[in-house]
Amino acid sequence: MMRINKLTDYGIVVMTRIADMDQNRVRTAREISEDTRIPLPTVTRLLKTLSGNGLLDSQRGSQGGYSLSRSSEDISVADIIETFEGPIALTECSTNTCKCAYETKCSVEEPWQKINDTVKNALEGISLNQMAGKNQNEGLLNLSMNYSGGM
Amino acid sequence: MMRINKLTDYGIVVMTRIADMDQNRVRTAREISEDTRIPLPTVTRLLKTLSGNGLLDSQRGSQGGYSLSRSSEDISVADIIETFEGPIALTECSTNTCKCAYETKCSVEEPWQKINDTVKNALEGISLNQMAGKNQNEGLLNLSMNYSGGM
DNA sequence: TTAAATAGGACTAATTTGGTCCAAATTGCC
DNA sequence: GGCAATTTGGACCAAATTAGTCCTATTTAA
Repeated sequence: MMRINKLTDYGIVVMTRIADMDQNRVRTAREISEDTRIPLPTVTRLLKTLSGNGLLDSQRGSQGGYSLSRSSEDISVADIIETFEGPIALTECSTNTCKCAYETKCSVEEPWQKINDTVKNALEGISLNQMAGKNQNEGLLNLSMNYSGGM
Repeated sequence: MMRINKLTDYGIVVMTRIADMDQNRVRTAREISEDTRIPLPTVTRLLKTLSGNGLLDSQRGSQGGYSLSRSSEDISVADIIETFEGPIALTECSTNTCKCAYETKCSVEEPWQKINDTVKNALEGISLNQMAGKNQNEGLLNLSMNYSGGM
């Protein structure tokens, strides 16, 4: 139903969890698994992906673990989604590498790009910081995500 | 990659095509299949779904076919998407029937709802009319989909 | 009555997604 | 130096979803 994948959703949960924790030490996959109750093998995989895409720093070996690579204010929901799903694109037409099979589709291309940009902007506007920490949750998302498209 | 289903995409193509055509007569599945080059069985199914959900009127029997149930200005992209995919929801948390398995997830619920509303608004703002007809394409989507979410 | 349509639903194949597991590399510590 | 705790990389399978096809019934105009 037009949703993001479960793993992506998990990925956001995991990132939120890490952002919530004491930033002065790294967290192991095991800890995060216990916290979130997501099975360890799955957490392991999530963390690998997140670190591979530069959203987390990793430290190997004993006493190793993961930590945010930058401030939670500088990580957007879009960053996380793109880590797991690639560029945000509702249809193939939204990418520049569109080779439409059906002529009609192409008349549809430009609108899709706009639609897509709107979605992307919305997601880029939400920082991890805003998702995390219940105390910070008042006034959260004062996005006033205005959509002034009356037409 | 966070995209809508192929059939939904096809559905939009088909609707756009019907909107483009002479509104004074109905169109058969066969015609539309030939126009769009989407295989007939698939087109058949698309049309059944669209008509079943009230976006198309159908007329059975010889000389029968499909036509828009209302003006193309009154049909939004969201209408079509929801016909094929149900309510627009990026995550399960976006629906009101969310029963989060992981505690953390719930702190994430409110942001998701906002994100989702934004996406939904964007899609509701695009009419079929705007997707169709290349001549109408200048100034198309003067949405100025402002996202004033600097935060 | 016949031909041309839609309506409804069952079914299969293909693709994607979710989840697990194993072996290798790295690091800290005794 | 060697051991234990971690991440890394990749292969792999199972489950779920999606795409696509087909068959039969119903309706309608000529």
